[in-house]
Amino acid sequence: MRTAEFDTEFVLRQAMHAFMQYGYAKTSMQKLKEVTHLHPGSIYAAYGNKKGLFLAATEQYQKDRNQQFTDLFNDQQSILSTLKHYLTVIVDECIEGEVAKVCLLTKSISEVEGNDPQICTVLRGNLNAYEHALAEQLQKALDNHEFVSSKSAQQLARFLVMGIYGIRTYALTNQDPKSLQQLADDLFAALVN
Amino acid sequence: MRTAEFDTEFVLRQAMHAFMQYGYAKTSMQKLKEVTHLHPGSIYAAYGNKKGLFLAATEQYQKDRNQQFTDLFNDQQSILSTLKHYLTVIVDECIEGEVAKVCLLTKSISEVEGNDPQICTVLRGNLNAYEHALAEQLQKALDNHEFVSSKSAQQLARFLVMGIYGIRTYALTNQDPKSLQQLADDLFAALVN
DNA sequence: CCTTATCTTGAACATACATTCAAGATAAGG
DNA sequence: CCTTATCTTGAATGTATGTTCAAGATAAGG
Repeated sequence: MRTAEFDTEFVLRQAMHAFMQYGYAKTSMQKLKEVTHLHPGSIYAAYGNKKGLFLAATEQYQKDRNQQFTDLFNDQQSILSTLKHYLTVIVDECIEGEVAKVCLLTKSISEVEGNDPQICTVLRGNLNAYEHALAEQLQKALDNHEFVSSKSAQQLARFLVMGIYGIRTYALTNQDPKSLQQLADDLFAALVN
Repeated sequence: MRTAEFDTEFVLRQAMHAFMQYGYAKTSMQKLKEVTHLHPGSIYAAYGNKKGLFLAATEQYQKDRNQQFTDLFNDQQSILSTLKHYLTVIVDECIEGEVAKVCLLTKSISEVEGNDPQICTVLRGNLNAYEHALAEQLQKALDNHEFVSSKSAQQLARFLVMGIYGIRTYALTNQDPKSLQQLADDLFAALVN
């Protein structure tokens, strides 16, 4: 006869950022306790354990990314120009903040691959959905004759996500904005040629 | 008046593989003790601590990769055909074994970014050297008129490593050999066009 | 306003971890 | 062959971790 007091979205986004910064293993319950302003009992009551909280945070991340994606691609611009803009958004994400902002999904799957097949499966599903969403946009662009390609939308999407993963990883080795933007431009050019 | 008994290369390669599979944080000293067949005292005497062992393993990894790289590119083939072959070697690495084989350097830098600046700096240096080695080969290929490009060898190399990082990450989401090989082919085509 | 179900609190717990160290073993030098 | 420096051994240590739980607090229902 009492309702939970904490704001779920706040808690999950705070946890999300901690996991993004420190990784799954190195984000201690201590840290999660601090950033969520929750006591262990509340976390364990709501999410079962650290893994449960992580998976919930992952879900929130996916929701937020979907929202960003939909907002961008539902405007009135052409799909290709939106895609070009989307790539600059990603480049900006890579260099904003004192610590490079990475993708929670790729960072985590890289970390837990070989440790936790269950988490891996969830993350793989999320990333496949992301690739599929990009394939849909590319198919629409092809249908609209925005560009022509000898490749299928699926193949183009695969190449695109590869490039995005690559840019994000490259940003860990080189934070120069010009180099990153050039990569984004080269990737876009390779896609539509 | 007594020499160390263990084989340094064996120890470092064993440690290297453990770090590649489990990541830096989740590779316990217990595990390292087992795979190296060394007792804690010996490890700490030789490498100081876990981080020291990791950095030594990283160095060994870099050495082995350099050897592989030199062996491939010092044959009598054209640089471009060697590069194409090199990409298939990478694709094969991504799918060999029960657990996907990833690059120790990129996996680790992704994990420790935001945790350990010192390790990050070392890894960044190694990855920059890798990019530089590829740029050298591409410059040679340009000098030999193996292909022409509007881009500099440096820019091409940057695009290439981005693609390689991307393929390796993509392999974590999709282990289908055909998809990976197609990505490698598309990447090569984008490079020389 | 009292009851009760449920949430909150934070101390306590067991475990796993990285690291240390003193005793025992062994190869090189004389 | 003895000495000594150095390596090996593995138990021990302290700390940090994920998790539990019982007591206290509080909102909803009657």
